[in-house]
Amino acid sequence: MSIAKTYNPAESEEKWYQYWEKNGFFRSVPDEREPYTIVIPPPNVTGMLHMGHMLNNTIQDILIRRKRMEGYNACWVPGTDHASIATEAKVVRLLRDQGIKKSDLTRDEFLKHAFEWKDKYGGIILDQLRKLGASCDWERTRFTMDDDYYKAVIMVFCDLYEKGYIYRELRMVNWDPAGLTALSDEEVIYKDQQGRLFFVKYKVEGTKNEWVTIATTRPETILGDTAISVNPKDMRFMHLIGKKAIVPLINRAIPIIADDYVDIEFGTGCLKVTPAHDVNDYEIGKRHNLETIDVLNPNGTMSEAAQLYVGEDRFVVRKKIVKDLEAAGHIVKIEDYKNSIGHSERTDAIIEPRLSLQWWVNMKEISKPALTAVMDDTVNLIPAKFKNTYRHWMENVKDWCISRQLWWGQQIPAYYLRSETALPEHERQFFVDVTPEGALAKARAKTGLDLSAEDLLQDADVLDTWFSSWLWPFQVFKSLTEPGNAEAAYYYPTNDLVTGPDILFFWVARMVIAGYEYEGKEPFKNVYLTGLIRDALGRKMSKSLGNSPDPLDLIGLYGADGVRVGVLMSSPAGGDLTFDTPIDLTLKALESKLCEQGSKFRHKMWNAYLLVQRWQVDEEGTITPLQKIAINWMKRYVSATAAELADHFEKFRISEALRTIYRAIWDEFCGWFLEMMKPAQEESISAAAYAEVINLFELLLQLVHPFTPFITEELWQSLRERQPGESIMITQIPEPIVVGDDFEALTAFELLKDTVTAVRAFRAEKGIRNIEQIDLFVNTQTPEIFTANLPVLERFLGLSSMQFVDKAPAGTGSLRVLTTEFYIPLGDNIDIEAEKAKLLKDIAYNEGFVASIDKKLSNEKFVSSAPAAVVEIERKKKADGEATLKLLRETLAGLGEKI
RNA sequence: GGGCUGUUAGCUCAGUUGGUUCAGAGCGUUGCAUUCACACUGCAAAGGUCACUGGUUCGAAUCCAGUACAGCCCACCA
Repeated sequence: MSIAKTYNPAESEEKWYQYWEKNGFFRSVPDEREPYTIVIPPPNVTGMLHMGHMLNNTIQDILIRRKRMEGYNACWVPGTDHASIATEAKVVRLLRDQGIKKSDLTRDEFLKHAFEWKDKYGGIILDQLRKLGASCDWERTRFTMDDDYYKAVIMVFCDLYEKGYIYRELRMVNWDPAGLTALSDEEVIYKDQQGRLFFVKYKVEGTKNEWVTIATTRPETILGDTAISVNPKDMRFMHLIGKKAIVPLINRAIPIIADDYVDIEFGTGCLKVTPAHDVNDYEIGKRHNLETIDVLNPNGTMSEAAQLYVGEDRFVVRKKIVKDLEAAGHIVKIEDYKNSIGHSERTDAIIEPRLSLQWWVNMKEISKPALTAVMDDTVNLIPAKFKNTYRHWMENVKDWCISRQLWWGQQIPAYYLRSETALPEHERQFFVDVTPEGALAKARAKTGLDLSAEDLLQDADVLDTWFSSWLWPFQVFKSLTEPGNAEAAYYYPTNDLVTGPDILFFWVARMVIAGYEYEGKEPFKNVYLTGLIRDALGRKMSKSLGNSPDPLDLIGLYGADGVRVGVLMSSPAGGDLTFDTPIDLTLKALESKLCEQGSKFRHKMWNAYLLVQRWQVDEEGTITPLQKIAINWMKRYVSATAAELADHFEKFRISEALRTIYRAIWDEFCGWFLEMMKPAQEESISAAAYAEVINLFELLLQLVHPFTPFITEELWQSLRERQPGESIMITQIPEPIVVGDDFEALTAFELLKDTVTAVRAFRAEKGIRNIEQIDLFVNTQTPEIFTANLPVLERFLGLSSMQFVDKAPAGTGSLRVLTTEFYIPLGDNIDIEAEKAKLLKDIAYNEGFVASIDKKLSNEKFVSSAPAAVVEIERKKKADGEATLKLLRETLAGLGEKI
C-alpha cells in the first residue's frame, strides 16, 4: 500500500476523531463487563480551554483509553458547569456592551439572555476537548442546570433543610462588591498587599486638648465608627474608659470602651470599632451593644449613612478622606504596612465584610463520613500528601454560605408572605418546599390563612455553583431524580477523579460529603491531583498574567499527540509542571521544547513505519540468526515493558509510564530491534520475520496508544488490512507474550548492548573510523553469550573476526565490560603509555572497590545483621572485582613485556 | 501565626519498603558521523560533596533532628 511521505497531524487527527465518534467507540452502556468510570470536572459552560484543562483532561483520556483496552467498560462522562457568578458576570458584561443594563431587565428577561448566550457559546470548550482527542461519551454530556439536575439540587436543598443542616442567619459574610453577592470562605483569595497604616487622632469629648490616636488601614470606615476600644489591662488608657471621643469630620461622639480583643502591642493600643465593616469589630459591637452604621453600599460606594462622600467609591474616598483628615490636623503619621487582603475568586474585587442574611449549611455532622473515608483510604488521594491538608480543612470545617445574590443558578426554594415584605428580612416567615404548591400548603397550615399562590414570593437568591456540582458524580446518572436506576447502580461509585488541588475543598471534599449523604458510598476511589502549571519563570499560569499559551495554538503547532506527550513529559502527580513556553506568547514566538519532543516522538514512530512498510517481503525466506536473536530479545523486552507499564498505571505514575514506553519504542525498538531486523540493501525480509516485526510493532502501538491516540491509530490502520469499524482504541492489550526466564535473556542482551557501546566509545577515542573493520579478542567466563550472539556484534561493530583469548594479544588496546575484557588491535595507533595509564587508573579504582567490600565483609556486624542475600551479593562483587583486577594486572604485565 | 511539602547535572525532573559500580533521564552544551527510515537522525563526551549541620545504622540521596532557602494550605491584628 502507498502512504504519504510525511504525516499531517491536523488532517489525521480530524479524520480519526470523526471515525471514532461515528463508530460509537466512546459510547458506554451498562453491560456484563466491569465498569470503569470517570466524571469530568465540569468546566465553566462559557469557559475556554486553558493549560490546566489540557493537563488534567489528557490524564483522564489516558486513563480511560488504557482501561478500555484492559477490557473494562470505560465511561467518561463529560459536561459543563453553569458557574453562576462567572457566567452571570460575563453575561452582564456582554449586555452592557449592547447597552442593556441588568437592572433594567426582569429576572426572566435576564435568564433568557443568559440561556441564549449559553446556547451560543456554551460548550465551545467541549469541542476543544475533542481536538485534544478526549474520548468522552458525548451522548452523556451533562449540564448542571439541565432540568433534572436543577430539580435534584432543589431536592437536596429541601432535604438538608428538613434534616436541619440548612439554616438562615444574619451574619458577617464575604461580600463581592463587583459581583454584588455573598461568597463562601473558599471563594475568597487572600493576597499580600502593600498598604499603609494611618494613625488618626480623635478628640476626647469635653477636654481642651486631649486626644486618642488609633491606627487603621481603612480610614474611609471612620465614618462608620461607633466606638473606640482599648484593652482593659492597658494602664495607659485606663482613664479614658467611659469617656467619649469625637469622630473627626462628622463630629459624632462615640464611647471609649474596654475589650480584651484589643492587642496592646499593636499600633497605638487603641482600636477604632466599626461593627458594620469588620468581622472582629462586629463581635465587639455585639458584646457592647454598639450601634452598627453601614457606610457602604453593596457596590462599594459610600452610602447615605456615611454623610460624606456619598456615592463615591471606597478607594477614591480612602485617598480623599486622608487628605481631608490631614487638612483638619487629624493625621498623626502614616506608615507603610503589608497585610493580606481578601479578593473574590471570580471577579478579583476586594472583598468587603458585610452584614447580611444568608443561607448556610451546617457542615460539622454531615462532613464526618467524608473525613473518615479519606483517612482510611476508602478514597485515595494521590499524592497522599494531600491527606494532611484535607484533614486539616475537614477538622476545622466552617459552615458553608450557599446563597448568592445572583439570577443565574438554581433559585432557592424558600417562599415568603407577600404581606410581610414590609418587615425586615430576617423577621419574615418562610416556607421551604420543592414546589411552590407545597410551600403554599405549608404556609396555609402554618398561618391558618386562606392563601393563594399570589400571596407567596420566592427567595430571589440562587445557590452557590458548588452546591450543584457536589452532586455531579451521581446526578450525572440521574441517581436523585430517578432513584434506583440501573445506570447509577452500574456506574456509581466512579473510579478515578482527576483535578487540580485548587478545588480540593471547593469541590472534591464536598462531593465526598454529598456522596455519603445521598448514596451512602464514596463517589470515587481515587483522586489524582495534578500539579499547577507554571510558566518558564515559575509563575502560576493565569489569565490575569497573560502567561498561558492557548492550548489550541500548541495543538496547531505540534499536533494533539505532540502536546499530549509534551504536557505529560514532566508532570508528576501533585508536583507542579513548569511549562517551558517563553513569556512572549504571540503565536510566532510560541515554542515548547516539551511539545517539540512530543512531536519528534510521533515522527519517530512514523518513520519506523516508513522503514518497515518499504521492505520487500519474501514468502519463502527464513529468519536469519540475527533476526532470531532480535525477536527473542524484543519479545521479552516488550513483555517486561508491558508489565512495568501496568505497574505504573496501577500507581498512577503516568509520566513514568510514558517515559517507559517512549524509551521502549525509541531506543529499543527503533534503535536496536529494527536495526537488527533490517534486511541488507537490495535484499528482502522473510515473511516469517516480517510477521514478527509487525506483531511487535502493533503491540507497542497498543501500549502507547493512550498517550498518542492519533498517530497510533494511523499506523495501526496501515500495518495490516483492516475492516471498517476496526480500531486500535477498542483492541485489548494482550497478556504478556513471553513469561518465565525473561530476566536472563534480557541481561544477556544488556551485556551485548554494553559491549557495543563500549567498543564504539573505544573506536571514537582511538579514532578508528566506522568503515574500518576490527578484530575483537574476548577474554570472558561466559563465551557462550558471545558466540551465540555473534551476529549482533557483527551488525553493530563491523567485526572482521572474533576470538577468545585468556590474555591480551600484543599490540592491542583493552576495554572492559563487567568482568569481560576485550582487546582490539591498534596497529600503529597504539600508545603504550596511554594504555598503561588507563590500566593503572582502572586498577586503582578496582583496588579501592575491592578494599571497600573487604572492609564491609570483615565487619562482623555487617555479616551478622545484613540479609544473607545482600552479603552474598557483596561476596560476588568482591570475586568479580578480584577477577577484574587479575585481568587488568595481566594485561598491564603484558604491556610491560612489550616495552 | 499554625500546618504541610520540597531542595539531586546549566535547565526540567526521576530515583518505587535504607543494600548490586547508585548517583540517573530528557533538554541544553561540546565533539564526531552519516545522508543506506528518521538532521524532527545516529554515536559519544563533559557536568552533581544528592541544600547545610549533626544523628541513627554494618551501610544513608533514601530514616531522624536542627539550620537556610523555596513553594503550598489554613488562620489573620486594626
